[in-house]
Amino acid sequence: MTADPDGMNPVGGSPVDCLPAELLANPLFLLGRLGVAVKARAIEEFDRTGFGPYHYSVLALLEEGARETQASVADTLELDRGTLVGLLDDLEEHGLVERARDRNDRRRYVVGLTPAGRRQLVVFRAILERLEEEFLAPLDEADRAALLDRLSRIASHHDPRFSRPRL
Amino acid sequence: MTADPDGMNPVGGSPVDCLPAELLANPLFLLGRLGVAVKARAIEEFDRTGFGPYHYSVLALLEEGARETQASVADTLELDRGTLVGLLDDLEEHGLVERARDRNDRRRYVVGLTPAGRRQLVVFRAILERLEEEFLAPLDEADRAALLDRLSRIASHHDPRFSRPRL
DNA sequence: TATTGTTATACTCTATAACTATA
DNA sequence: TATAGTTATAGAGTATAACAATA
Repeated sequence: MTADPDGMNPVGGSPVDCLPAELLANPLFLLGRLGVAVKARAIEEFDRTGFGPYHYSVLALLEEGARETQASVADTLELDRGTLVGLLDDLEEHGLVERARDRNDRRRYVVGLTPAGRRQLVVFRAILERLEEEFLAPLDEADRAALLDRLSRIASHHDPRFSRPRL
Repeated sequence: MTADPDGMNPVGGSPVDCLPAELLANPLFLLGRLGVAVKARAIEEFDRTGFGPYHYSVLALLEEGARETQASVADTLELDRGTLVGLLDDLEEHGLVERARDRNDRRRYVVGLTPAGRRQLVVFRAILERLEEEFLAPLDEADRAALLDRLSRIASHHDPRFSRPRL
């Protein structure tokens, strides 16, 4: 199971089982690896609530801007409209959101948060805080702000919807 | 198609179609989003070569530490051993790597880079450089170093194999 | 019996596109 | 005809586990 059982590594060779320095020095490689890792961890954590990160993001969006139609929610979150149906079904089933027909256009549904939905949002936020503490443990507040700043600039450069509204 | 066709948004409401500020201020959310985005872009770019990012990482690993056995390559790269078989099949088929039986343990294969493999590595690196330029465009050199530093510290905190060997 | 490499299988996630009801 | 929501299908990517050869 050890990497060099017969001690035949070349003298001065790279540390056992370490990833290539070429990869470790590549910000894109780290970004990709860490990105999928956080996603996996988040799914894992949310799983115990019976929901997933997408359920949370839907609730978070609904809390900010009310009177959302399904299409706008899906587009904003870059979710497939078909996928969103399933998410809303889950949420509605647990009384966290409500769908109401739009009287002006009976094709549309107007989706809104319920009080239970707001309470669930608090639970989700607590999960995320714990997860952030775990994942960003080696970074102090200044580091986290610096990281967020760079990530935010990258994201908003490729997609204006990621621009943070100035306070 | 527009988000507010009837102009009924509350006064002072959040910008149209913008993601919730709660999400935009969350480093984990951005990390996850950007991470899957880079991965997707990388796959897309590598696709034109007939290979994928994993083929590249295998070649990069083989160039650094020679005489690798398949199990060690898979473990180091955190790849499924079954998946690695397919990757090596592809690479060997194009003459980029060679598999040779280990005489001391005939269950094992010793995998090594061929000259063609080294040349392909140059091509892959060029693709990655372009991709980094595109993806990290809004960041100057200092920003990129700062980003790499934080990502590197996070990664090595959770997995020692991500520690960069001191020069 | 345990391990290396291989192959086959199953499962998850997501993207595509057909379908309905309204407009 | 076009659009909102729904449903069903198919595909990629990945994980699980059975398998043959060797130790």
